[in-house]
Amino acid sequence: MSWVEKFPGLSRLDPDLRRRLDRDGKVLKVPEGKVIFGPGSTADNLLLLISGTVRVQHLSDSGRQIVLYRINAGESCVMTTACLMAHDAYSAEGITESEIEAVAIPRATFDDLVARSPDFRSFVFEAYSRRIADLFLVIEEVAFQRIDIRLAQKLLDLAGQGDLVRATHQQLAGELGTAREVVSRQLQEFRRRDWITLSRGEIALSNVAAIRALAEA
Amino acid sequence: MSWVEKFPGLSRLDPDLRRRLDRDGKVLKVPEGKVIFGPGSTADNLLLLISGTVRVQHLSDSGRQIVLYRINAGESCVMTTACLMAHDAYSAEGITESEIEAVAIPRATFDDLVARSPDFRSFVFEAYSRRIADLFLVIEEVAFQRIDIRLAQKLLDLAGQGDLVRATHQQLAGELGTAREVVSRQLQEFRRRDWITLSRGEIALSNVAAIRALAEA
DNA sequence: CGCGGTCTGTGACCTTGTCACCAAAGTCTG
DNA sequence: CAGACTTTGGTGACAAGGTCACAGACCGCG
Repeated sequence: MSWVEKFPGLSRLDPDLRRRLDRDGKVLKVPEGKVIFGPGSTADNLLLLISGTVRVQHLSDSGRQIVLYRINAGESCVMTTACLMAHDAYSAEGITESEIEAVAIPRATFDDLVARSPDFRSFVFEAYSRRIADLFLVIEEVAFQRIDIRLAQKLLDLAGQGDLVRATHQQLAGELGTAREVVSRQLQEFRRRDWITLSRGEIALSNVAAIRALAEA
Repeated sequence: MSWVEKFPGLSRLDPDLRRRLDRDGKVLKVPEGKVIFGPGSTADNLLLLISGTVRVQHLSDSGRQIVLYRINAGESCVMTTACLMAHDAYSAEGITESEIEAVAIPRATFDDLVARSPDFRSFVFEAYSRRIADLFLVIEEVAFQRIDIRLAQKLLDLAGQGDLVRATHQQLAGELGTAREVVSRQLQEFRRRDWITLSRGEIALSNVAAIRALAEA
């Protein structure tokens, strides 16, 4: 089975074009914790993520950090391609959060497919619009949302189905674009209310309902 | 002379395609202060701005506001097209800051040109990348930059070549995504240092060098 | 002129970010 | 295992920024 099947947006492509993708795309594996693009590295390929996740974040001069969005399996990395194309001072970087499998599509193939396939065009433009919506959300949150609410949302997000979050306070601060001390203090406050229990490197959610109520306030 | 000449990115298009643009694109004028797209209005055309500027901003539930970017003459409005395509909860709006002249390109024509012209593709993707870079910048500023520095930058920006800014404190707050009181207080501080003089609805910059020094700190 | 709306100034208070420093928990090494 | 070092977390003091409440200044208009 070809990797093309893994991408819902590509499944309706013409068989001809799917073979083209299959032929020109190079599958590669990257271990966890690698910077796959960032300032200085000109991305010449479109990356499609088969498995794993990539965290896209921004580092400020002052050493603070904020997570902009994540690329999940089945998604693509269009932003970086386009962004590096025209603009130099682009200081976001993508880091693998687990081992990933990805396909690199050469620029020429990408361009050709955009020209020939309406479905591929939809795929690309939808990928863009999702990312842009993510960025709008980040702006809204950073500019207008209280930090306790954002932290509650992030804890629920990172806990997923379970009720355990494996992350240091520093990492949570990086997710939210704030300082470590702020996260520590908010977590203390949550603990004081018996919503969570804290231990080194992990946070157990003991009252998910209360956390959710705050997150949705 | 056709409006197509006004767009540097389109000037190298094949004569055939330029005629196509000329024929299908509808030129329209919109007066100042109109909402040309926003929540609820599905943009079915690609807008190209011949003259004037459009301010794209985001309104929060709490009534605060932030300016995301501006569309200037010769630029296009790709983001909104793509964004509305896939995502509903998109709460940015575009407002004309002066009377504008624009060309509306129907979706079908847009799609066809993307398919047929590499130059048009570059035009579109470059427009995207510029906007995305703008959004990255906004995030960086909102998350990590001090408000006095951002205000200094904005004053210089709005003053242009001259040394007079026509804007209320409320409008400046909207530009920066902060509260009116914060702007008022910072302006008082600038005045105390004899960098500016204040009067109702306008700010005269009397020490541009000092303001620039702060802006570049 | 008086009146209502808009714009600006300001104090009090709360939240968030910064700085400094310490303590506890892990890790490494001899 | 002891001791040194690193990472993580806790906390107080203070600065910066956001919220609330309210007052006074300015503007256009009848």
